[in-house]
Parts: sequence; C-alpha cells; structure tokens
Amino acid sequence: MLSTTGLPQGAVPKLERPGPLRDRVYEALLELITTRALQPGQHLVESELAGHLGVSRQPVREALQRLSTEGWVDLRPAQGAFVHEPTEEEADQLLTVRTLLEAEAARLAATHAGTEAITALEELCEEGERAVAADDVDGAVAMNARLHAKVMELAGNKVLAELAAQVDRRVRWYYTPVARQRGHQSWIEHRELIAAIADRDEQRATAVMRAHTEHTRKMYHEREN
Amino acid sequence: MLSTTGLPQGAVPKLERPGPLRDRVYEALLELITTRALQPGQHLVESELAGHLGVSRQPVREALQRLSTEGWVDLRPAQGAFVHEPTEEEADQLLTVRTLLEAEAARLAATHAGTEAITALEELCEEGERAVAADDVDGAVAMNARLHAKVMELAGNKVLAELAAQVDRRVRWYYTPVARQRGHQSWIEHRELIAAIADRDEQRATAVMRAHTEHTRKMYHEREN
DNA sequence: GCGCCGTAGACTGTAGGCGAAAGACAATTC
DNA sequence: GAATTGTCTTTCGCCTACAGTCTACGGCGC
Repeated sequence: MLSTTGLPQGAVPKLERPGPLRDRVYEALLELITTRALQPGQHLVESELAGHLGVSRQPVREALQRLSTEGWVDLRPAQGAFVHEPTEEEADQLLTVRTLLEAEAARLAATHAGTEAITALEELCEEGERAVAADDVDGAVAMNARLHAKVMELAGNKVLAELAAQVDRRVRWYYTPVARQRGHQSWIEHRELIAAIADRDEQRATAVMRAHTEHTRKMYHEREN
Repeated sequence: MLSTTGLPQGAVPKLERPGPLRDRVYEALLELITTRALQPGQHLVESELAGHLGVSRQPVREALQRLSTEGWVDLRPAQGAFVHEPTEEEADQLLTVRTLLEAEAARLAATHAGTEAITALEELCEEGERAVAADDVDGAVAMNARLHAKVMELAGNKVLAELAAQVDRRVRWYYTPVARQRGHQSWIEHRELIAAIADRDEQRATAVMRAHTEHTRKMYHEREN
C-alpha cells in the first residue's frame, strides 16, 4: 500500500475539492439556524434560500431533508420547512439524554484511557483555564467543546459519539445564553473528571460527568426564576 | 367547534391520503434492506431503484439521503449509495448504546408508571408468553418489540424514544438470526422488569433491563464460536 | 508481456419547469 | 353583519434534461 510517487502521505492538500453542494448548503443553513439568523418557527422558503445562496432548489431541498431528520427543522407536508421551535419539555429531555451519553462516555474513557491520552486531556484543561482567566469567553466555550470531544474520542465508541454530537449541538443551541455563563466552576469539575479517568475509576468518572452536565440543567431552571 | 353537517366526528376515514412519495420510497427501501433483499455493500443505483419503484430519481435521492443520516446506507460522493456493511465492532458499539438507552427508559418508567400502565405491560407480557408457548416466533418477536416500545412510552421522553427507536431497528437488523432464538428466558426477564417497575424500584429496573439487553450480546458472541 | 494513457460508458450532481395543494382575500348570499 | 364560497397567489412535490465525474476497458508504447 506504499505510494510510488515518493510524496509524503498527508502533506498533499488533497486538491481541495468543494464537496457536494448539498453539504455546503447544509452547513450554511445550520450556521444560520444556530446563530439565530433564522429564528425558530420561521418559514423557510426553498426558492428564497436557493436564490440567497446562489444555487438551485434541489441542493436546498436535500439539505432541509437532512436538517429535518436531525431535528433542526420541521418538514410539514405540502407546506415546507419551518425552523424547529424548542419547547421547555423537549429541552429538558434533551439534557437528560445528553447527561446519559456523556456519563457513559466518561465511564468508557476511564476503562480505555492511556497515559498519553490523559496528558492530552490535561493540556486541554489548562488551555481552557487560561481562557477563563483571560475572560476569553469564546475561547473557553471552544475548549470546553474540545475537551468533551476528546473524552468522547477516548471512549472509542463511534455510535455513541455520533449520537452525542447531535444531541450536544442541539443542547448548545437551546442553552446558548446559559452555557456562556458557566465559567469557573465548570473547569474545576473538568479537573475532577480527568482525575477520575486517570485513576481508571469508572464509577467516579460516571458520577462526576453526570453531576457536571446536570449542573447545566440547574443553571437553566434557575435562570427562569 | 361543532360540525353543522351532522356527520359523526371520528367515523369519516379522513380520506386516505398517500403521504409524500419520498416517505413511501423511504419505507420501501428500508423494508428491502432489513429483509436482506438489498445486501450489505450493494451499490444502489438511483435510476434503477426509480424505475423499479415506478417513480423518478428525485424521491429516491431524498429517501437515500435520509437513510444515509440514519446509518442504513453510505453515501460516497460522486459514486452513489451503498448499503451499509455492519462490522463486528460497530454492532458491539450499537448494542452498548442500546443497553444504555433501554436501561434509562426502564428507570424513567419506574418513576412515572401508573397502575393502569402496569396492567397494560402485564397484558403485553402474557400475550408474548402465549406466542412463545404456541411456537409463534414472529408473534413473539412482535410482542417483544411492543413491550419494549411500551416501556419507552412510559418513560415519557420523546428524544430518548426517537434515538432508541433508530438504534433498536439497526440492532434488530444486525442480530436478526440471534434475536429469533431468544424465546423463553427473555420473557422471564420481562416479568422481572415489570415487577421492578411496579415496585417503583429505579435501581432494580435499570439493572434488570441492562442484564436483559446484555444477554443478547452474549448470545451473539457465543454464536460466533 | 507489462504498464500507461486515452476514450467510452454509466452514474451522479445540479438546474429548470410543470402540475397541484394550501392559504389568503374578496365577492356573494342569507 | 356573519358565514360561505369562489378565485388567486404562493409554494411545494415531482419529473425531465443537461453537465460533471468516476470507472472500466481497449489500444499503444516500452
């Protein structure tokens, strides 16, 4: 399986090909939805979006189709696509599921993690703490996402990872105002989590992660009062 | 909100409307895949399917799109759709996730279930046992699915239910040869589960359901030897 | 004989168009 | 004046057509 060209394997930029149009439309729409440029309940007219993005209706339709199966838009027959309107109940259920998935990921990570993986986690944690100390909210949020993603990767379960990724994005969409406020305490909990994983302590890793994600739910409900 | 026509409210058959074509194509293809009429790895040519189903390529494309996001087919760019080939690793991961989701459903069901719900569960269980006693394998499998669906319904978490439904169908696809053999023991475990739910015992319900789904995994691995 | 290149076929990706259903609004009737 | 009905516009669902890309095979040079 060796290349005969002598070129290093990864160095070739792969001849940047702008993948299928539908995927780019999908990402564009997802961006517009998560940033609230398209508001919940809004009617998404295919021809309008197509014109706005400079493509035909077909790729737009396929992107909407996918967004529908992932729960971002509701596709009412013969009426079109509407940005999904999250309810309190659904948000709560989503958090329940996220807690479940993340806790399992922590447990699996505790069973599989090697030493080099743990140092990687600690580096991510440090970087996140630096961002918090520097009041870099966006950076802290980004590092938080990367840390959780790393834990999920260590769990080594792709099915779990895929589900968690979807649930996570939707949770972040619902809770954007909240998530940005949880700065300091969050990273203390991250430290505990890493320690538990390093100790190969499944029980504790699960418990810590469960408590960690449940805190987000509490924050949300407190905000309502 | 009374009708002035004098027609009985529910008796009108609602004018059977054959929903969107893409949905029917989706279900047709899903049926073909789960029944192995379309084998794993097989190249699905859009025009072929379209001609075979008597529709144009468009609904077929949209159905394939959806099947792709749900993990039934792989969509390689500029090459088309291929029926997903399940690997040992993936099957195992899928089972892990299913165990997780079902166990959580059992826990939630134990916290919410009312008395009438429990009698409903027991009726389903009885019917399943009758099917087993009568060597009605298809009937037993169907009742098994309905029982699990009922537990999921009692959990009252729609997000969880949707994820579990998807995972479940794929598990059933991977394990069809196995699932059909687990007849008798399975229903004993169901009885235990219902008892735990009736006692509002979250811990026990979770543990029983976990053991129950894990048995399927064991059966699978034993089969390989 | 072996390997490379070019060409042809097949299939996907995208665009545009037509018929039909749903909602809005105005005209009409009681 | 209120309800109903007819019409009209908007938008979707599906089909057809065309362009781009990948694969396979046969010819050509070494």
